[in-house]
Amino acid sequence: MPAIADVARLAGVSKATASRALSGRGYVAAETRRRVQAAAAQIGFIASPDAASLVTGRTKNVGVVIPFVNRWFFGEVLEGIERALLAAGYDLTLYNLAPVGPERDRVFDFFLARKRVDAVVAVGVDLTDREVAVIARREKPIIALGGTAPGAPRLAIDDHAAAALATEHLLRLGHTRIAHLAGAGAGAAARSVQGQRRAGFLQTMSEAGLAPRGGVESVVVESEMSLPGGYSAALQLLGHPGDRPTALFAASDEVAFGAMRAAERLGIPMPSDLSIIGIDGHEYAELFGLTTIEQYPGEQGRLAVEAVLHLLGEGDEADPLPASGAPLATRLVVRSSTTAAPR
Amino acid sequence: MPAIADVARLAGVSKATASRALSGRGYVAAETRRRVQAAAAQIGFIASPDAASLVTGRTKNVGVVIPFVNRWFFGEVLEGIERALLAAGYDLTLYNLAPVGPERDRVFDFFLARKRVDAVVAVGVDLTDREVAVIARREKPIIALGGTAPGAPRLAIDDHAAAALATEHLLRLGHTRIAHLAGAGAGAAARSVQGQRRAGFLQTMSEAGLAPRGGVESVVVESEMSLPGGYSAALQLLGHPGDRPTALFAASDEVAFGAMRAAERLGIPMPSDLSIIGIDGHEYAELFGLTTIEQYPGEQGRLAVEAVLHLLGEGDEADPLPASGAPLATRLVVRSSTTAAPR
DNA sequence: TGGTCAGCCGGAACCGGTTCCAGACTCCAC
DNA sequence: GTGGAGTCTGGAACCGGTTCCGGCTGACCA
Repeated sequence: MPAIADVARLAGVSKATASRALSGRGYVAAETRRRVQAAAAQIGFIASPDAASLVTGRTKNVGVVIPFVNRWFFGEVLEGIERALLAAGYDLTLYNLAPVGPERDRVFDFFLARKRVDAVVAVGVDLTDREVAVIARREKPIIALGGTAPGAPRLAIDDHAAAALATEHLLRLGHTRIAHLAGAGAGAAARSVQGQRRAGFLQTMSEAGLAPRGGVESVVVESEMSLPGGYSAALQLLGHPGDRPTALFAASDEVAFGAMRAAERLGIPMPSDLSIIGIDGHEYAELFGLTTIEQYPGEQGRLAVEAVLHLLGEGDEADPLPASGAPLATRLVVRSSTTAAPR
Repeated sequence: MPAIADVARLAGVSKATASRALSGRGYVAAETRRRVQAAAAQIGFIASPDAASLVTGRTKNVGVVIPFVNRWFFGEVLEGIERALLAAGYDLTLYNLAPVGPERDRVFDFFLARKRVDAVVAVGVDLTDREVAVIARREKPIIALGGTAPGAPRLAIDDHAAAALATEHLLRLGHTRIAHLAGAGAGAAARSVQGQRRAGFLQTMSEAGLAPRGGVESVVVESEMSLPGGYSAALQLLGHPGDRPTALFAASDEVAFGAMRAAERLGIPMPSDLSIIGIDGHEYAELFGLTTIEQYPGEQGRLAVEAVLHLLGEGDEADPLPASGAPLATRLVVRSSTTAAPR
């Protein structure tokens, strides 16, 4: 493997000049630069990022911690992040993190504590103070996308508002018996995505004078944030023909798909007897006619990278942190899965 | 950030001894090792992998190139790979690669040509000779999972046999008018996954004396390997009530789901008038009652990592390359989407 | 008693870049 | 002519580890 010393020798200059010529930092005569570049190309020299990062402290590599790659939302985010990082010449090191477990500690205490990444993007995880501290001690910026990281910049949609919007859509259609398929843990973790969506739903219902009789349990069922999760939760919820809701607000489109499947199996005609709305704007939503609150995870990933690069001092220092503070975009898209309440 | 020199000073030994004590290579007295480890723990020393890899040439990092992360198969593979690498103390650098495009050259010529990864796992891509050469020149092993890489070890199911198995299942049920929803490009790239499945289907049909009248086009329709892809391909295929097939072999479960959706929309009763079989063993297959040829992508990812680690000389050198040569496991799982042909 | 050798440790070189610093040279202003 | 700023270059230090090599010790054996 050719090293920079070989390039320097071939071009008849010192290592220092060769380095300057190739990196573009410092004074180098145009003609010298040309000669060095030609020499590098001739022997196929490619700089070792390890050697460079050893002295500069920059690795040109960002870590992404993400709980799933196979849920639609997370997959899209990951693709968006990857595309943006690649374009900026950065590598992406993936840490696929089960929400809780021994591996999680290992990732933070071993993998992320080393100096292998310049920054961390945490997608859909709620980081503990300790975890944030591990990374902050290394003076590496963190960006939270979706989840939360105490003290770190956060990019997210307004989940509370999105849930309110979905609920209002059903209310406007005349529904009064509306149930919510909440993400698992929504009741426990108030600040989580699931918790916010649940809270947005409950508040909107109660503002409409539709506070649940018989407790919250009667209209909120928790489900895994997946299609099978939605399926079994919906089966449970719709199993009793007597007091069946006329509309369902699912915490994600995948949950909504599961609910649609369950309703189908139970022989409940849709949307005449049951309206369903989700959140996400899933790739399949159009095909299944699902009304949903769209969000744009690929774009969100891109924005997260933009923010990270900004914190790393790439690009124009003067620019403000992009999209800081303001919640990310959402949009209500009405399709055939929701209709006026039956009389 | 504490360096190893700080640890050495605190423990009252030389850098060399500190390094030996912490890495476990070479002679170090038990008592000395204990002292060094205590010193390291006390000041929170964590070795910089960059510095180590600079001299050892090993990065403890493997690159994964993968065309999608958001198709079920690929997501599962990625999770399997990540889990296994993490357990072995390796990092995973992700290169999400559009099947073709300028980014692809950039990944190979810039990112992978550097010395940042010890090995490459190529999932579901067909690498060109040139691309393999770029990596081989750096003496880094490549493992192909699913796709192909000329000259590199390959892990894959026998796609031809899997397709034959699926087709035979339909034949045994008495179907004679069977169509195949092939993956895009199946006709062009014979060695690709889609091509092999298509070939397995055609050969089995022809061996059963069911060579297509009116050309292959009459019974093979190409579709994107996704749910919407299967949907539109199936709409096209099932649109003419006259000569409609009684059974469909879809190149993947996601395609099959799309076809099921299309049949539903067209009002074709399933499975009485239309049997559908897929390939994959998708997470949702059970819920939708889809008969399929299961494969185990998570496990496949694990096996790929095992092979990579073997090539890198980790673990027992003596062991043979795991699962080399033999095709990976598949299994026919019969559910409600396939039934006897209507008379 | 002397020699061999395993165990243990430290000095120094080294990996492959980047950057500091000093020196040389040019150009221009005073 | 002198001074200074600006441009260009090379030597050497440096980043943070690993490893080679040689020296020292003590046990064991002839």
